Formats: sequence, structure tokens, C-alpha cells
Amino acid sequence: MDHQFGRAFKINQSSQYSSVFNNADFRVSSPNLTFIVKENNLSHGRIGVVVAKKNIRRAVDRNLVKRIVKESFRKGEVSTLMVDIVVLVRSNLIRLSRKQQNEDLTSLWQALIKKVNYRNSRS
RNA sequence: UCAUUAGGCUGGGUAGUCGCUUUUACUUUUUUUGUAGAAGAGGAAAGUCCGGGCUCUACAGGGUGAAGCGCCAGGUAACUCCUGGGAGGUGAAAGCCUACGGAAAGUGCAACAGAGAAUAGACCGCCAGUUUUUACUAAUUGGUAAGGGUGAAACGGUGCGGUAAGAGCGCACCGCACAGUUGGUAACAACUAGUGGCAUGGUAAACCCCGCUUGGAGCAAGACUAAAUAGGAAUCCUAUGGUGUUACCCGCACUGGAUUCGGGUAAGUUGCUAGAGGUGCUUGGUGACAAGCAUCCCAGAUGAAUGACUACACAGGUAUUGCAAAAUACUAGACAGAACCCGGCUUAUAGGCCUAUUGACUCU
RNA sequence: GCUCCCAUGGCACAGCUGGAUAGCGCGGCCCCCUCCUAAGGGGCAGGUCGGAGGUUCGAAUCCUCCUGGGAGCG
Repeated sequence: MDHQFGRAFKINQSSQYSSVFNNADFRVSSPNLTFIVKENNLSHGRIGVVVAKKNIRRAVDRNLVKRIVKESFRKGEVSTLMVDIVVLVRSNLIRLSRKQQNEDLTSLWQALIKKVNYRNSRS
């Protein structure tokens, strides 16, 4: 499997972010994370992580969370889906252990894939 | 060996897999893609508290105001920083701390207590005179700052003389001020058969005075490319006006301005990392630091690159067992992430290592 | 990147040209009033003035450094 993760896989403009926020197709969430999802016309998925300074105070932790989320996005199959994903992070995530974080993420990815497949089969 | 104090260094390691950013070479018609290689967070990157560089603004002119600093000498691009020295405070010592100019230019402040709180002050007390009384008792007039008491603070201290009682009233010693001499670049220190009888209480992180420093804005500074170009309509105000110009006035430069309607843009490149640079050696200096020589190129992201997983060894923490040594299990964790760049300050910081100092104990 | 403000009982505020018992309203507790409640009246508790240093005889107040919260400019 190809595990590339270049700049094309990131959402990197504020207009793109706001379009996802305003025209979201559906959401998937856990107590610590929320995924906001919108279908796109590209051949691959894109991801952007939003971490509020209020939720996670230290810059080290904020960057670490972003890296972890992107890493799991890259490893999984979600990057092949044609969706834009914005991830909102809550303050509890940093208190969990690394294992729990990964479990939380993988379960959310699976739920997301199910929803996308369901929508595709209906249309 | 234990404790104390001061200073410095380090800031987990090795291997593998998958990724990220920049870049070099090759590949490719250019972009892209691919292959191989190289580089990729800190001592505080932090707080934004000071000082500079750099950029723009009249290359900043004058005045008022405002802010900061304040023993002396040196270092530095500069500083409110650093080094060395002095003075004061503190500690048994090594050490540590100090916004450390002026209260003899002026103004103000000092609650409560106390007689009196700043051109001193008679509450008790002491002494003298007068009157009175059994009384050295009381009253009154005056003298008196030695004693008591108040307070954070009471207008030199101790002793002797002196006196009605007292008083720098006189003397000796101490302290203080001034002067001189010596040492020191200086702050300052030491000394004197010296002069003065003592004047000058505290507070300037109260106003203030003196001296020194500071024009303002900040890489979203600024420059360029492309696009849009921007000119249009209406109304109103006016060359004693507006902008540059972020305290105010003058001066200087440029110039008509404001509101509404409708419309458009907000993309990229550069600035951007060769620097008061790093490393090593030598020389000068007590030191901060400086000079010379050699050598190296060492992060440049932009919803923002340095991460994840696995294994091993070492040290650590927690729990259990154990007299202990140790064993087993779990855990991975110091503080923390560059955003134009430097010099400092301040704050956060697990564990480890090194050097010196002082004290105690033991041995030789 | 730059600049400024605030923090005082449970809550919202005053005191900030230094002077000691830190005050007011709402709330809490107790008592009175009422058949009972509300309203009304009386009383009580509750504060190391965000933290740490410094200046001063004396600091909520002045100065310095931190912590937390909020606002503005571009």
C-alpha cells in the first residue's frame, strides 16, 4: 500500500476549512475527538487538524496531537477515500495514554469508512 | 566521609521499519514523478522585561512634556547587562544581598501613643524664691533636658569637673563635620598634640532638584511581480484645512477632503538566513573581554517540517516478595517546540557528571 | 508582532493621593414578628486583599518578578 503524505493531503487554506465547517455532510465523534467530513472531487482524501489553544495549552502538546492524528490518517485506508476531514481535538485527549489514543482513532476511522460506503451504495 | 556554599557541563543511547521539510546530483520534453545522497529545535527556542542590528518614516531641526537609569573604574555594537573594586547590611565561615546621587534649593508626610514629632518640648520628677502648714504639706512664680514614662523615631555617647538643681557650661576619650597629609586612575581608606563644641533626625520605590540616556513605528517593517487597476454617481465641507506625525507646540515636506451608493482585491515571490557566526590554538588582561591565525557552513516551516512503531542494553520510578542483597511485574515522564536576527535579564527544569570553597568527624 | 487593563467573604462591587476594627448590597445561619410563608426588624459567621520578594516605623494601596483572566491595534 502507498503511504505517501505530501502537501496535497493537507487542508491548508482557511477558505477550505470554512467550506468544510459550513457544508459538512456528516460527523463522527468520540468524547475526545470530532471528525467533520465533506466529500470532495479529488482522487484522495485531505485532512486538517484544529486544536484550540484553550483546550491544549502547551505548543509541544498541540503539535504532537496534530502529528499523531496525521500519522494514523496516513497509515489507514481513509486517505484513499474522496473526502475532506477536519478533526477537532478536545482537552482530554492529551491525558490518555498513547495506546488509548490509537484505539480511539482507529475505531473512529472504521465508523467513518462505514458511513462513506453506505452513502456511496445509496447513491 | 558527611554537610554547606559558589561555579560549570550535560539534557537519554544503539539498531531497524514507515513517514515529514529543505536541498544536491542523476532521470524526465518543462512542471511532475522516480532513484541516490546531505542537512533538519533549545538552554531556555518561553515571558516579551531591557539593549542593538535591519527596514520605513524630513537621515529625525528647536522647545515643552513624558519615561528610564543613578557609588567608582573597565568591558561591549549597545544596555537598566557583565567584570573588577569601594561602602553598607547579613551569616560561625566560605559566601550572599543592596533602585547605593541630593534631605546644608524648596514643598509635603509621620496614624495611635506621648508633655513634646522638627525655627523642639515642662506630664511626673529635681532645684530656688514667695505664701501656707504640726509636717521637707500644699499652692504659686521661675530655673532645669541628668532621671522616669510614650513611640518606629525624642535634637551626640561615656566619665570627671561644675552647679541651687542642671546643661558641651568646661575637660578627657569615642563619634561627627571641616581642613590637611599619605595611598589609590577613582569611589574611598588610613593618619593628625589640626580646627569646630556639635550645627546636619527620618522619608526622594512622596512631589521634586542635579546628572546621563531615549524621535516614532515595526518583517503583517519594507521591496517586487501578476491581477484588479479605480475610475464612476450623489451629497456635504472648505484652504486660518488635511496628511506625513502615535504626547503637545513651532518648523519642514506633500496635498483638496469627508460620507453614502454600487463594484473589485485580499494571490505569490522576496526580505530569509554568512552572522557583533561556530570550533580549535596562541597572545594580552586579576576578570568581563580583546587581538591574531587556522578551519567549518550549521533549521528555514507558513492550518506551520524534526514524528510514530519495534527490539536491545543501561540508569530511574512505582508495586509485591525479602532481614538484607536482590528478584518479578508495570511504567516510560524533566522543563519544554524555531517563525527576521543577535546580546542580556527573568521564569520553568527529572536525573547525571566535574571543579573549587568553608565547617565537622576519622585516620596518617 | 505590538499595546493595555483586571484579580478584595459564596456572587457583584467600594476602598488604591500609605495609618491597622478592610466596608456595602445580594446570599447563608440564628432570633423576633405571623396560624404558616413572603415582606419587615435585630444579631452572627465568613477575607492570610491572586502568589513571591523589596521600600517604609507601617503596604489591599508604592516598586519588581511571576500566575490566571480579559480587551484592543495591525
